Amino acid sequence: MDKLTDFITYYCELSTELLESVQQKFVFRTVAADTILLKKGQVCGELAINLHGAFRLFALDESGKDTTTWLAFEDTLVIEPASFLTRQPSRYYIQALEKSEMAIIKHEDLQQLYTAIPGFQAFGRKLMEEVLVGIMCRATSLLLDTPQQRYDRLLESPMYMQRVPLKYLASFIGITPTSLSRLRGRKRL
Amino acid sequence: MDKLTDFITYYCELSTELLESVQQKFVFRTVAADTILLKKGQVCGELAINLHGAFRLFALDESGKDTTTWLAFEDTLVIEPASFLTRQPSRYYIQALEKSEMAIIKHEDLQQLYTAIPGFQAFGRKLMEEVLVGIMCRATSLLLDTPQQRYDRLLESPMYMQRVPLKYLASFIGITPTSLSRLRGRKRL
DNA sequence: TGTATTAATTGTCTTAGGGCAATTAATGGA
DNA sequence: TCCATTAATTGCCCTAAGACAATTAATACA
Repeated sequence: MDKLTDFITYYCELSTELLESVQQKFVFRTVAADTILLKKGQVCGELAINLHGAFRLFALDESGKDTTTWLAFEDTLVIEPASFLTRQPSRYYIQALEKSEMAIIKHEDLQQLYTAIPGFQAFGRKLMEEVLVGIMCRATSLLLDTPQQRYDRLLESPMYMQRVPLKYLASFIGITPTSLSRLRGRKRL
Repeated sequence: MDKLTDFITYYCELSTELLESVQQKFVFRTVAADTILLKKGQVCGELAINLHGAFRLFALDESGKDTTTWLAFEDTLVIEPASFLTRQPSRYYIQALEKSEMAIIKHEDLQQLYTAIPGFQAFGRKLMEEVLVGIMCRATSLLLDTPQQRYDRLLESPMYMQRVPLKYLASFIGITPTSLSRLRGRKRL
């Protein structure tokens, strides 16, 4: 059926009625490329499911240095997990890289659903498990792999190369655009 | 009451009966310092709660280079999340750094409890949320902070300095023991 | 308590990646 | 389609961290 239903039922089985009451709490939103969804200092109060599009999380330090910390394509979450889960101001920004469409649920509505429908917690649990595995993989890659190896990994997923400017990919793998350019040059020889 | 009860009830409220049936699935285990709990290639089939002690996750590459990817002190989980959650062979080892005590539940028992007691999923969900925030914080630190800043962070938690050899802390913050020693020397001037 | 072993430090040299600036290529509006 | 703007590449020099080896300190246990 629709993408949201697929997404929810992928993570938990619910009766038609219950599924209905879950869906009612979601709203849909389309955003243009470059839209900033969350600013540093704001609390991430919504969980967004990326139905179509691409987003990045990024940090801006005092000197203006921009570092992409996460990339989110369709069928994954668009949130700042630390802020959403701890209710603390975000240290990062969230920005759409393309015209994108999301299904959004408020933090309090999500908590209410967890309380009202204990079985719906499977949704949150499995979702968090998936995000956790992804971030764990990223953290160890930053520790164990060379920039070269991390770039090679990006090459394996055309998604990254086709949809994300190199300047964002550079900081995503922990190097400067200049160094990424040289890496690419070395490879071309 | 006992530590395990505290740990479980911190994450979810259950009736005395249900709590009892959850506790029955846990077994306790005491291990000596240096005990290897999980080897590379094995599937992490148990979730362990560290009741007392310290553990590290580490990777060993072909050349024998040892990299500590995670440190777990009391009242946190001792698992290789990627292996436990995806049922894939672990790429890492788990080792006790001290004589330690754990409460352990098998993966299948945990899944069974989730099914039998939907409300118990709050336990898994919140636990995963906490682990997620911790790992996220670590991943961004590796991306945004200098080795110096990461070392300064360790200094703020005496736990690390007092209970973990410098050679493990070095790789944990992404540098060699030699570089860590120089960092420390610079600081002492 | 002495000794073997491992951990930590220090010295010297090398190198990967960063900083800055200049150039070229690509992109997106009027 | 042209032009302003931004992205990507390239050149030059510099620095932080790594590699390797030697030395000193700490530990562990017989």
